[in-house]
Amino acid sequence: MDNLDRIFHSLADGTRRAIIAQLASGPARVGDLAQHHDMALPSFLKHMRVLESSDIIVSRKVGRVRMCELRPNALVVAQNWLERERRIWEDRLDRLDFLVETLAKKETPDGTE
Amino acid sequence: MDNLDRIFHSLADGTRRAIIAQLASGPARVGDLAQHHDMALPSFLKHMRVLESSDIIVSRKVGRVRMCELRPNALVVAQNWLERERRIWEDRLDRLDFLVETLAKKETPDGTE
DNA sequence: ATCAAGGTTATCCATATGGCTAACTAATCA
DNA sequence: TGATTAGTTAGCCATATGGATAACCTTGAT
Repeated sequence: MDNLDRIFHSLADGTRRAIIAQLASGPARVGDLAQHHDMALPSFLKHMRVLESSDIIVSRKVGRVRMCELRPNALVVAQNWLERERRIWEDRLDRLDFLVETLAKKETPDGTE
Repeated sequence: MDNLDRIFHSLADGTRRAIIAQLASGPARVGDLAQHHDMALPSFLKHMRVLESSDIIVSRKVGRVRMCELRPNALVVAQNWLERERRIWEDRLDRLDFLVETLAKKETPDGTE
């Protein structure tokens, strides 16, 4: 699977977006994160693994506890893709506007608008 | 399904991102879009329907041809979500930096750094 | 040495996804 | 009126996803 595939797929789920939001305010333990989600721990851990596989979060084990942290770089990659496409679209609209304007001036070359 | 779920899910596939990229340069017919993708037309149409269901594209039929157009607003919604989370994360880091700086000054109150 | 806490692994299940082919409809063209 | 073009619908299939439970393994506390 493509890298962007994994990133966007991670984001396409409310539970995972909530985890990201939780981690945006600072690192946390798996258990603390899980408390806010109404599902069995193994199900929750699957979401964590999805987020890790797309490098949106990292985690390391400290004793029997696992600490998790956001790595916003993956989010930036996603933003960049969106920004690029949006810009192509908008530049095109700008050129269209310019074209329309130019044509309008040609139709009224005396400048009476 | 949530709205953001649908948008991000749409983006989580290379074929669909390619369609978005194609449409960023301007509206196009289904057939023209499909030509660049190595899959059967019905499979391709499924991707189009996914994109439409998340309001990333719109289409209307003109005669026997279907014209498709990008609607970048959905992309902006996605960008906004990403931007918000990233900002929360970065504001937090800034506050941490400030804290560290403040503590450092307290340790060297004579200003010798 | 035992027991509890905090995850983790292994399965299992229903539904969704992404691909296919075959058969169909509706608009143009000759 | 036919034949062709451009989609569309209806099914089929393999794999992925998101949920569950039960059993297990470490680590920390007593």
